[in-house]
Amino acid sequence: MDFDTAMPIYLQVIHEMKQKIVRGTLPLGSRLPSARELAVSYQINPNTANRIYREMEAEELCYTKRGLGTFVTEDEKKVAEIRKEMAEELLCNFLKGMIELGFQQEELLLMIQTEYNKKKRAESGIEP
Amino acid sequence: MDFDTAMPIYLQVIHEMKQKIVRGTLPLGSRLPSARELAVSYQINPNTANRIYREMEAEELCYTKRGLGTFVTEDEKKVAEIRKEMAEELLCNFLKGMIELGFQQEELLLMIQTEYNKKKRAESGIEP
Amino acid sequence: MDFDTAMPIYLQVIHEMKQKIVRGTLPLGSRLPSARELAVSYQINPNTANRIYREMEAEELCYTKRGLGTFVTEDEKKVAEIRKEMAEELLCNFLKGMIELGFQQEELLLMIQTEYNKKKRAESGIEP
Amino acid sequence: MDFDTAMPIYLQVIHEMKQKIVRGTLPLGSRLPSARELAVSYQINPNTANRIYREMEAEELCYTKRGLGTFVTEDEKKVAEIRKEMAEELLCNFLKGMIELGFQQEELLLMIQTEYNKKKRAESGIEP
DNA sequence: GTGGTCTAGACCACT
DNA sequence: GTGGTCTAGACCACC
Repeated sequence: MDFDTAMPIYLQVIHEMKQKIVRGTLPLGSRLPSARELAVSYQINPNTANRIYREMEAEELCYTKRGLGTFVTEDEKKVAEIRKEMAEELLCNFLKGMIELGFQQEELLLMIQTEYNKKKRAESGIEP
Repeated sequence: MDFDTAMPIYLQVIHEMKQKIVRGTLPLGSRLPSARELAVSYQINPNTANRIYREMEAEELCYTKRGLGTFVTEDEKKVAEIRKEMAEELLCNFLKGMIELGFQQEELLLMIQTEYNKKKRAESGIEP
Repeated sequence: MDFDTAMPIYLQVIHEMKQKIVRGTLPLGSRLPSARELAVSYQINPNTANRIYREMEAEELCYTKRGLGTFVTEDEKKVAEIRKEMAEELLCNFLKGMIELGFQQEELLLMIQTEYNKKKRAESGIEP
Repeated sequence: MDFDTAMPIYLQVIHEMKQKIVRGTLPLGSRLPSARELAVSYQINPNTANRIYREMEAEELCYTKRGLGTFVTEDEKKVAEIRKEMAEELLCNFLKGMIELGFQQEELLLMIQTEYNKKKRAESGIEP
């Protein structure tokens, strides 16, 4: 993994794991890699790996069983809530910014459509 | 200004000024407050105020006439370009995030519409 | 058992067994479940179950007859002593904390009364 | 300061600072020592000092102004809430334990009175 | 000066 | 094996 230098590593990893949990790639209740394994796979320091799990625990995205490991939360609602939160933040941030720049609803809808299709085409272009 | 968020103060101020320029609240060629005045009005450190103008000059958003003050650029194209850049970044960031969360185009369009109208109604509700 | 709190599991179990002994739920001299049984009933690791008995033996709360099993101590005084110890620790901890928070004697007595009655009512409410 | 080995250092310091905030020794909005100063005064590592402030921030007990330092929250309600929480936890923990040990309300009240007076006498005995 | 992040390596307790 | 804590020391951005 190559990290964006603008954002701290631990936040980037958290973001990635959040997505995996939200999308179900990491199922509810499944065991996460141990902090040490995480450190190896992302090429980061064990302390940083620890921090990642500590922060995720604080958000109740996972919990840890002493001596056994760290596990994805089993609370489906919590996960749905996180997903909603993430979406709302994206949406709000987008709309707020665009309105401040003076864009109208129609323009926005149009932009979304063109850009969305472009992105999708790019995706499928890579592996058609 | 939020002194406690992740975004540094000088970037927050720059962002705000960019918007004002793009929207025409600060017209092309108009005189900007002096760094000292900026520091007072935003309650920030004079060094920080200086930095703001330094960075904006580097982006060619404004220029300084020695002894006269700092002025908004007169280059209309430059401003239009900045506006486009800001919009694209917002759009990209939004779409990237939403797609990662598994949203489809239709959902996005719908969300935009409802949220946009909500925001507009809120605005007009405050000052009808 | 809470696998995720700060208190280690083996201490949680010991605490629970201590209470049962002190209250007479586990009478003096009665046979305790084998470590294996303990492990099954509490869903814990056999090593942890072993440790529990080791520690309780060290505190002279129980003793082991080889081949027969582990038994609650028959020393009444010992049990009374443990009870006193536990009570004192609770009391000390409570008072120390409350005084540090600036509470006065009268407040404490009042709080105890209201909360005690609430707890009792709750108990009897469940199984009247 | 001498640390209790049973509890992690950072929690002990947090506990102490919480008390100071709750009791008003550290007034609302006042500047806390910088992480580096804290590290020196408690003879701990700067990282540990950092962690202390990070955790306190997460509890909204303090906030930090970038480049300026860390400050006690100005939210009086928050502080009152924390105080109540701390008191309730102490009370609950005490009552729960005592009831499990089979104590009655009268006994508890009596114990509180005697022990409270003992503690107070001890205090005033030191500096009469 | 301030806090924030990261690395490296150690020790401990728990399962 | 697991996570939790702590130390030591470094670098960076911000004010």
